Amino acid sequence: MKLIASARMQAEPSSDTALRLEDFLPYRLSVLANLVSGSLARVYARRFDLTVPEWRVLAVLGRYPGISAGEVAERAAMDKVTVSRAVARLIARGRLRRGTNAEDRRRSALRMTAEGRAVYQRIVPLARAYEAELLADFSPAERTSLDQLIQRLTGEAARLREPMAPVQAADD
Amino acid sequence: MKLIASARMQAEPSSDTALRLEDFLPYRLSVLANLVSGSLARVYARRFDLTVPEWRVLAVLGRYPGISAGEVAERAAMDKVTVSRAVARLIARGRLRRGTNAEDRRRSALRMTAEGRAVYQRIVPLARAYEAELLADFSPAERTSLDQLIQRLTGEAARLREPMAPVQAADD
DNA sequence: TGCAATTAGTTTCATATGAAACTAATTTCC
DNA sequence: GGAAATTAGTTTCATATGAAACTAATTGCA
Repeated sequence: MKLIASARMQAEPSSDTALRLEDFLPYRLSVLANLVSGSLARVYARRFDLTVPEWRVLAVLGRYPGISAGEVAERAAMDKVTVSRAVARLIARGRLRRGTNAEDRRRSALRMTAEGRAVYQRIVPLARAYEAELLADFSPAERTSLDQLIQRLTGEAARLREPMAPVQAADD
Repeated sequence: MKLIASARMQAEPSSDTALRLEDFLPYRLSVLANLVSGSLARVYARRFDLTVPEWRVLAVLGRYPGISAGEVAERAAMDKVTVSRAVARLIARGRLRRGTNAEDRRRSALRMTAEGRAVYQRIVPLARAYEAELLADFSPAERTSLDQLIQRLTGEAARLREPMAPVQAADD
């Protein structure tokens, strides 16, 4: 049955065309990020009954108390729906308070309650410790290198996400 | 109102305790991976009506034709439920054929149909091109460095996922 | 042989996600 | 001032996810 194997034969993909998933950067990044997020979440999810979006909201508010839900979404690279729900849950558990922005009453002004801060202040050291363990074997030079590579890749990926800006004019 | 700010005051987290999310490795990896996955998926999702899990199943089968669903899950680091559904959808669209493993009739033997191979062979170059664009500005040395850093981080994260093997006994 | 334990894969169920529609407040512009 | 357009945030809805229960086949072992 095996005739002369021609390139035209639409056979099983041969090793020269087959893509090695385990070497493919998007796949590797995805696996790595999931592993890291998952193992970090283990540290706080059960102990504090906190989801990843909730932790991110707290993390942003720890640095920028009083900002609005929209600003949280922007700073945490989260969807506004996800933020809305995480905030609702955090408020329900007494970890956040929702004020109103005095200048623009559509906007919320989110702040942690004392209870929220207590949770936050217990998680931050755990998060730092996790990161430290992850990087324990990396030299300062390697950390700098990692830092720069991630930053550049993120910039590239952001550029590639937008379908190439039109060369002429015609904004749509 | 500002009394002597003591460390005991449970005030807004100050800059020394506050965690900078934008510098926090797990967060940065997650943002990067989502950006990359998202922008790559744009390339094939609409054009071929293919989800990320489906693409991964095809990618694995491109290299290992005839393996079972479980082996696909393992090689693609996917959940078996996700694989099961992706396979079902691929079969429904005529892109995959499900045979039975002769030695163990519980196992499937998955292969692309001619149509599946056609899709696969159109996506692979697009995927490679995307990766090439992402890495366009990186020197060979930088690529090697990136490669090794990802590999080491993945190894570390995998180790940290398992809660430290107990030293004594007394499991809880 | 034949029954218990294991394994491959699917289905169910409870929850997570995000696009689109919606509500409420604000700004623009006449 | 006030109607139209804009913006912040929520709700709805359709889909995605994965743990646990389930089904079907196989293997182990008496």
